[in-house]
Amino acid sequence: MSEAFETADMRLMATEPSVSSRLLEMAEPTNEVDRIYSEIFDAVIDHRLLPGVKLTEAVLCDVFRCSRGTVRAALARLAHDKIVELLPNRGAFVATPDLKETRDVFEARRMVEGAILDKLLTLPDLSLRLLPLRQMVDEERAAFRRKDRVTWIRLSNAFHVQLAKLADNEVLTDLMRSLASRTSLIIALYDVPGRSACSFDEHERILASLDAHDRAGVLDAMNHHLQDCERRLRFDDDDTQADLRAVFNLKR
Amino acid sequence: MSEAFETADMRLMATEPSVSSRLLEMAEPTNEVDRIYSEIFDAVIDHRLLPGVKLTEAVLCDVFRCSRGTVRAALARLAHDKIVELLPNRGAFVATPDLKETRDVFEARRMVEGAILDKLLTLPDLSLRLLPLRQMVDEERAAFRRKDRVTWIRLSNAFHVQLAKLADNEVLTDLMRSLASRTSLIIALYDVPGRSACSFDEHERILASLDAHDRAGVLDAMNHHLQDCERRLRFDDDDTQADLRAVFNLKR
DNA sequence: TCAACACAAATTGTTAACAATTTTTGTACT
DNA sequence: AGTACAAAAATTGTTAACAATTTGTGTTGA
Repeated sequence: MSEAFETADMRLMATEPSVSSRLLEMAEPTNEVDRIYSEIFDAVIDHRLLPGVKLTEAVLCDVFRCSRGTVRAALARLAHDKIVELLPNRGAFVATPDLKETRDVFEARRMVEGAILDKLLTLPDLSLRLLPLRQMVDEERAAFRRKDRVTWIRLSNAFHVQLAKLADNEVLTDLMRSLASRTSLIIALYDVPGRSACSFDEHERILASLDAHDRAGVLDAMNHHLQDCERRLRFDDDDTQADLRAVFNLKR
Repeated sequence: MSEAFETADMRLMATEPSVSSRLLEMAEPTNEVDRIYSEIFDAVIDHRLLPGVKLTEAVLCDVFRCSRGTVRAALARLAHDKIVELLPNRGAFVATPDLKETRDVFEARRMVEGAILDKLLTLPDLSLRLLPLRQMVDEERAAFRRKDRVTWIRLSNAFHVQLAKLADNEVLTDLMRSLASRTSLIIALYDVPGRSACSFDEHERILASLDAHDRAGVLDAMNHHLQDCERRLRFDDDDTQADLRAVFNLKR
């Protein structure tokens, strides 16, 4: 479904040689397949690869200088965390989450991030541990001001993952990573680019309430942040077919 | 680590031709690789394949009548959800979660399952939807009485997954599946087989409190259930090397 | 008796080639 | 014109073979 997107030039994935792009991903890229996996993963959550784009194996082989077996394994893993869709005999596409999935992801985030905040409030030296997070928010704001959209998106996601990391629970961290990446896909699909209500302010409020040990305040801030994010989305049209028609001013 | 386990005869994985074994797994086994994946997955959480067992590619090819590429992809996915460990140039082993991972998994379960129960309490027609769960608990008890350990373990896990399914959120369901499978591995490693304190009673109490809309009661029942489960574990020795010595009555 | 070394067997990592399927293109027919 | 059918191109699914690494075994020497 939705092959309306053109098979974008994937050469751009090789750009941006992962300077600080290693904020949101997993362990060490020890294997070849891990490298490919991370590379594609980052490209998707950074919105350098948009939902619906076809990921042809041969092209990926060419881009990453590896054999098809390698990209195949990487694609399988990406499919397993719902970042790409794998259609039998048809190939791999960047996933296009629908309305139901969006609801599920955001509901899960409210549950999980609420629980995480609850635990953080019990931690000693919380203020101290919050410092790197504050710096991260500053970088967010800076990236937004200089209109560095990719960095901004990346940091917005990383904020939540770093927050989860403070809870010192690898299961929750991995989960948050997964939820953040899926959220990024959702935003790429349904967010109206005009009014992106500066998430860094909301992030800052979360940190402030957290620092003040204001339980009700933190939970409220997080819930509002997530609800705002979800409310910004627009699910107007059926699918991307409509976009194509709109481009050429055709009646439906 | 822990090659102390013998390379168990994996032929037994082909037995038990998945009659009702499809309780805990995912979508349709459309692909060949999905089939292998599910087969190994089920074998591990059913304790037919124990932690530490080496999963040699060639043997798996022989068992499942497929090529190495297929089992390779399946193993990669299993590694991705921490069911097997993939050591470079050494091969695949059934994972052996450690103490830290155990703590993380159980903590995550308390958080997530608590949130799930909270949502279930808001659902209409809750009593009606609970009926299949009651039946499942009955089957649990029956399996326990007739000493059908595999079915009992399977149903114990399936109970929690089915509970998550009631929340009508695929993200949470997948998460619960993952947590349950990892818990099964943990139990295989550290649970003392003697005193398995009949989880079906605790499951029943959860259902009863849920049916009565007793919020505090449900949360308490679930927390106790999980805590009991975690407390039953014994992390005496360093690793399985010790087991080997114990078997042959050797001083350390 | 034990350690170090070298060789052989087994296993994994990688690549290439072939078969099966789908998608596209071209042509004929109504 | 537009539809239906057929061949061709492109892409995926699968298998086999080769290279690299590790593991096990046996020998030598102190």
